[in-house]
Amino acid sequence: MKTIGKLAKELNLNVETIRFYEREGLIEQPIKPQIGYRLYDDAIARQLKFIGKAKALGFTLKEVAELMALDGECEKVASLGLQKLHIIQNKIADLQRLEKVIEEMTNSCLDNDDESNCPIIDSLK
Amino acid sequence: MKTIGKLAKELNLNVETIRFYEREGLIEQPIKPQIGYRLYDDAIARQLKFIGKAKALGFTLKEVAELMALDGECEKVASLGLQKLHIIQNKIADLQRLEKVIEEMTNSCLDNDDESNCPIIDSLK
DNA sequence: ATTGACTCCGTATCTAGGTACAGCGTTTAT
DNA sequence: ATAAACGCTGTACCTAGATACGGAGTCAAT
Repeated sequence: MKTIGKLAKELNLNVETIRFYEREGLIEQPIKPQIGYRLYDDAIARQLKFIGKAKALGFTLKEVAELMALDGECEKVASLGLQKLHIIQNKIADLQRLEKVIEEMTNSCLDNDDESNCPIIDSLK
Repeated sequence: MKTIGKLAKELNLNVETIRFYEREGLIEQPIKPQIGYRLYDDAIARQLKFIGKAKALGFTLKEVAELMALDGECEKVASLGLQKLHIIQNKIADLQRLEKVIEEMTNSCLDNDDESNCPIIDSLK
């Protein structure tokens, strides 16, 4: 059983972040036996690691909460995964379009001899 | 010369947004001759369109301000363009890594017969 | 016993890019 | 002439995901 400070250090989280997740309902408030200090067991540590990994995959905190609630319902989890996959794929497509435009603009800018007439600025005008 | 409401309608912007851009220094406050109403000419309308296009390319408002200040300095504009290009390319690469992970996880989830044991949840644990 | 480190709660602050509203004055249409 | 629609300023609010802080209580080490 660890106090919140120890747990935060161990997981490389801010104490306030742990309390924030608790307020947001992502983790339960642990028992507070002596004089009201939170005391954490490994189960909560695992939950916090879960949150970190899911966040790294691009899930919002709201979605992480949904995922945790869906433990044992594989189909629904997969459906959330597919949703997220589509969002990511759309984002990639958007960014690739953008990449092309900016690449072309920048190239025509670098080819440009007429200092005072910038193709990028012109194309935005 | 248009009032702010007319201009906003024409450009499909919120009145408050125009005033916000003014506060942020992206556009000048236009002359307010009679009784203090802003009156806009086409120059400001063009600036607002410029802002919209640059925003669509992923530039932040701060960067848009820089771009506008750099009119006539093509090299520096190109350098901002290249910076933005790198950021976009990195974002694409990140998202593609993510795409792969989520794709694999979701697939193994869809292949899964054991309803109560979800590969996605397990891999996050 | 005292001091520094830790915890508690509740609230405020931050970034980005706006959006909304209150309370007032003006303009326009009927 | 009157009411709706518009304009002004200044300030508050919104999302997301934290982070910080004030003021009070508690624990551990010297």
